[in-house]
Amino acid sequence: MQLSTPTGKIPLIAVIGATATGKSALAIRLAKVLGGEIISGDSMQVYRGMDIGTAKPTREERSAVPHHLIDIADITEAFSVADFIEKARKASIDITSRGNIPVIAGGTGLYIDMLLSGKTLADTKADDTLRIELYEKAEKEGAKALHEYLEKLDPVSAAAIHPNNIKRVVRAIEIYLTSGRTKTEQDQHSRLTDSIYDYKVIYLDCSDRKLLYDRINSRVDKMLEQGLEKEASILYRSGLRDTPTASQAIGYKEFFPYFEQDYSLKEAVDEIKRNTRRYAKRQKTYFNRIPNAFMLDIATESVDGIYCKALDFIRSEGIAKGGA
RNA sequence: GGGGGAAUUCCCGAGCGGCUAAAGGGGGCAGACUGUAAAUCUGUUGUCACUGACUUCGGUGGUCCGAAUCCACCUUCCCCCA
Repeated sequence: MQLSTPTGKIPLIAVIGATATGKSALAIRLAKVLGGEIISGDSMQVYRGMDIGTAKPTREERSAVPHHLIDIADITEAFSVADFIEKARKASIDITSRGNIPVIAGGTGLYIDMLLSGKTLADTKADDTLRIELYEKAEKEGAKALHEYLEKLDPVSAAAIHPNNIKRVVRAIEIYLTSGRTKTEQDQHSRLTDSIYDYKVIYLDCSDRKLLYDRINSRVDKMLEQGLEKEASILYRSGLRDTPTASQAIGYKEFFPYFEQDYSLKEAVDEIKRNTRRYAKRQKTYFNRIPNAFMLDIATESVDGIYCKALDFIRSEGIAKGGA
């Protein structure tokens, strides 16, 4: 049986929220009753071996409900939004063809935003050689000089990107130099495509910042008990430090100076907690812009209450197996 | 018991007579985000009736046109000699 919504689009549920808000658990519960399969919307859970630190769903959880986009890459591989969109799209089509509902669960705002909104990415991949050149230019002549260069090529992007944000300036220049089209033109073009999904978003928010931070802190402590240091150590020895994407993961990179005896274990742990807290704040900021999200507050609602409300919301919106 | 040093805004820490509501860092708060996104970057952080006014630099009292900065005493803390 082929599922579809009245609009003929692929039905999809997204459970979003900052780290440690319980979105994975909720997504699993919803998927179980609704007949869904989970697509991880997380930039770091794609990597094999990064289990404890990325709070990957357990084996039991994964056997209870099928999960996708987890453990699909080696830490040495680069992974980007483009990879995510392509794989998530494919997974969602597969899931639907099986008569199940795709449930996205994840905290990577950009990935989820790009997927849901249906923006297409032009064919301009990363050009490492060019990037190195541009970074060198920034190093030698300063970030402002690089920004001025972008200003000549694509004034609109230049105006939108802060000169200090070298990473973005480099990418904008790279787009123009490799494709002949400005980033501005490309962004406009990518907005033309309509989303292939009829999606409903459940946003797990936490109105009490202190509570969120407490949850984060204790979750990090729990990860430590589960052997995070050992996991990080193994990955470190297999070269995590020099990997293009995986090396950025919180919960691992903070151990590097400790392994190299530049600071204590306590400092490493404090860094992990701090980085996670800051990350959660950035996630909140990002999720705030996702339109039409059904917001549920973990500070004022019980886990079961949230589950019931989320379920009601989905049913009332007509996304459920057999509905259409 | 004697000698020396220090107390600064949420924290650490500069300042050492006017240019100082007070560098810098941390933390907090807010924001941006189209191929590195758990990344990268920005703004803000004494109070208010906020292009100006008011209250701050352990306490009290002085010196001075003017003090976080100088003096006296007090309180607390640190170090050295006993």
